[in-house]
Amino acid sequence: MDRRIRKTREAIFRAFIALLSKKSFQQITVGEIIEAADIGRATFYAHFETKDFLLKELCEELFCHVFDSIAPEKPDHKHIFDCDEPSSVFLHLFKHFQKNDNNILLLLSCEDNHVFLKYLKENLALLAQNQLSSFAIRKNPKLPESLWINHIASTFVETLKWWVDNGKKEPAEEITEYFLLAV
Amino acid sequence: MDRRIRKTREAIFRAFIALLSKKSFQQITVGEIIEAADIGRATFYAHFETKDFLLKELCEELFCHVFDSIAPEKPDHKHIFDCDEPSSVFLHLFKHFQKNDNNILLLLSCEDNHVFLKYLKENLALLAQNQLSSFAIRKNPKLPESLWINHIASTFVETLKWWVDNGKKEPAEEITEYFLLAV
DNA sequence: CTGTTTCCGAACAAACTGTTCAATAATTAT
DNA sequence: ATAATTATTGAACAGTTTGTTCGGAAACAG
Repeated sequence: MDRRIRKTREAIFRAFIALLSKKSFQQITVGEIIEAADIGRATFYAHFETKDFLLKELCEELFCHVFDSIAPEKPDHKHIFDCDEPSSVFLHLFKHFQKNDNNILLLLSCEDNHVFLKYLKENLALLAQNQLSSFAIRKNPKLPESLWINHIASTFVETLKWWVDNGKKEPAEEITEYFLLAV
Repeated sequence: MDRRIRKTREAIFRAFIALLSKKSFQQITVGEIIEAADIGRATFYAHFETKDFLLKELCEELFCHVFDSIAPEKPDHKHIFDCDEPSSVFLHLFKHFQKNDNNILLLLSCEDNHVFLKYLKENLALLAQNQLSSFAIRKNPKLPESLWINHIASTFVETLKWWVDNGKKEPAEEITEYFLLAV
């Protein structure tokens, strides 16, 4: 791929993330992103249709990184699904968030986090669906399955948010335990 | 209070709610609200500093209505707290949402619901805090209390959202049961 | 009846958005 | 190496939206 495309794209993402750490998504203007990324106005719009699409693609990029690492196809993480400890998938996720690769946690607690949360919950719901048939999450025969799946995903997000907002004091193992107790 | 103030304020709220049923908060412009409410531009800004403050005040107004009805001070609902059935407070809330007074549910599933959800969760957390000392919600000695409170509030919101998004097919009693099973 | 408050609506500056265009630079293919 | 393709630039542009201002009209309170 053209090096220019890659470089401007990264510059935009980097500038965008830096701005997100200072103000909310709403307050950020395209002009500020352009200035921070040090690119031309037309260049920005050549890469992203609008500011919303930029956020969308950033989320996709970040989640690709996190959830790919637990995908069954990925050979170097396959051991998770053969592991005896049923909670390990979620523990693995918490550990990923603990490392905070690419400032992914920035998007979790900012004011306009609904796009981010949408992606996170979608991916978690898929994960929970898979886990239902394995041993990591018990089935709940008394609740409609869609409600149950949604509840697992929501509880994970809320536990994660609580952990992050309180400074990530607890080790990932303890948070995983809390999550499994709550869900 | 001046009748004029009350009338324009109500006209703005009514227009705003009507617009919210058609498009997202972001997409709604002040100009549209003014036109729908049939008032002058300066009048709008005499009442609300910005569009965001309008949403904030609308939320406050709606929650005042719902949560006042279960406040301990209110005499006509005091029976709830003397009631034998411990789940009745939450059942009462679900019934309130089932009636959908003032289109309060509109704000629950729209795209920019985070302001609404913030208020809802805050009020629910206070409620859950009170319920901890009564019989409606069990304490959970294994989880930090703030996490537990947050989990109860989140689970209520998510159960409510699931119910509404699926067309409110189940009676309020059944949803209350689901909520208490999940939490 | 009188003084106060609110409403009106047009006009205004300022900011932001998304597009266009021609010149320039970097990359790829032959 | 050269030609063809593709990306970047930056200024200029029209179109929206925002929030303010102001004088006159209307409604209210005492």
